[in-house]
Amino acid sequence: MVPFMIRISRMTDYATVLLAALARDPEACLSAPALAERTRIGMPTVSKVLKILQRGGLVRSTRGLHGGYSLARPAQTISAAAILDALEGPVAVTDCSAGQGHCEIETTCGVGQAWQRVNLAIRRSLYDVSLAQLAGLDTQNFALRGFEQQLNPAIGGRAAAALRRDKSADA
Amino acid sequence: MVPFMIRISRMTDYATVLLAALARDPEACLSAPALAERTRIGMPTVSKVLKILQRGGLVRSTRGLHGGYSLARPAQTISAAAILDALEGPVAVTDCSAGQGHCEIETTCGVGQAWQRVNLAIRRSLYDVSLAQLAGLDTQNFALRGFEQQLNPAIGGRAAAALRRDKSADA
DNA sequence: ATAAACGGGACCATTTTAGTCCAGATTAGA
DNA sequence: TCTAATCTGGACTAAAATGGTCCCGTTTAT
Ligand code: FES
Ligand code: FES
Repeated sequence: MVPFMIRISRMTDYATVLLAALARDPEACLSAPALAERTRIGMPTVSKVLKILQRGGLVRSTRGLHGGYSLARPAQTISAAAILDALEGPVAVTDCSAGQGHCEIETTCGVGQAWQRVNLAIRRSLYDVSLAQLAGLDTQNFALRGFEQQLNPAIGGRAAAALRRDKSADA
Repeated sequence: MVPFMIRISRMTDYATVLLAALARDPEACLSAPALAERTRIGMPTVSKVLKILQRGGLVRSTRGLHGGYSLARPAQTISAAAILDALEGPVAVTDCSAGQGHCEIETTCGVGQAWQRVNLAIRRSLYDVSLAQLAGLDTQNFALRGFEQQLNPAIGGRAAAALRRDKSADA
């Protein structure tokens, strides 16, 4: 049963597809237009996402004629967490929290602590998935074995769409 | 370092605060206005959230004069996942996925699988946190021990705000 | 020089989210 | 029976986030 969980933004999904494309072709230096064609994602958008990934240090860019992008490091060493961080940014950090303890309400508050625990757990699992796995290059992901596929991905759906588009869209 | 992760919606945060208030006072049947006062959250909003929680089966409601809300089951048996599900709803389920396999692109797709793994891990950790812990009643959450508080909660921040408001707002 | 790329933003349209409000149904108690 | 206090459902508006596009400047191989 149950549906989803984390709601990945579309941009992040695109990022995954783009990174996967790059991972599939290390050494190469692919330009934004080239990637746009391969992934069937709108060229301006591709450009935007790549810029973000560059700032995040996940891809290396070469400027000038014949410029382009390539992974900054091996796909095995790029974690899902890193991708999320680059795209989703240092969001949240709403109100209190902030790490330091300027919360005068310790009485009722164990809240932050508990959420932190969740947060940490999520984070850890995110570190355990590499781009290589996301790209389907590393086939060492039979972690799902044994768990009947009762649940829907929800996440990664858009990526799938882009990939699908890649195949069909030619007419 | 690093910032956040899951971006909890404000409504979900309110839900946590409200549920925590109810958990702190089982047996009681608190009305929406009463809860609004205790939590310092806007009354209409409180009402709205409670309605959602009711539909989600997390709280039981009594109508009519002297009506109100109370937890549907013990705080120890309500997981963070349940709260998220009730509020965030059966979202996502974008495009492909859907559980069944109508994805013709098995070539490049190991994507879904990897994301599912992440999704599953998150889900599991969410199941491991009870409302009792979130409310700070169950003090068995020293899971964070040993992890220097390098990271910010981000999650739960809003809840803290509401609680804080509770204390300060009187002027 | 020139053409093809990247880089940084501004910008707008659309969608999502928050929050308010109102009209109907329910029920304890006078 | 009548009333007042509640919950229930949904419509509605305002504000914010998101997705996408465009433009202009810089870089660099040829
Ligand atoms: S595209 Fe749907 S699971 Fe791979
Ligand atoms: S209110 Fe900030 S950690 Fe509790």
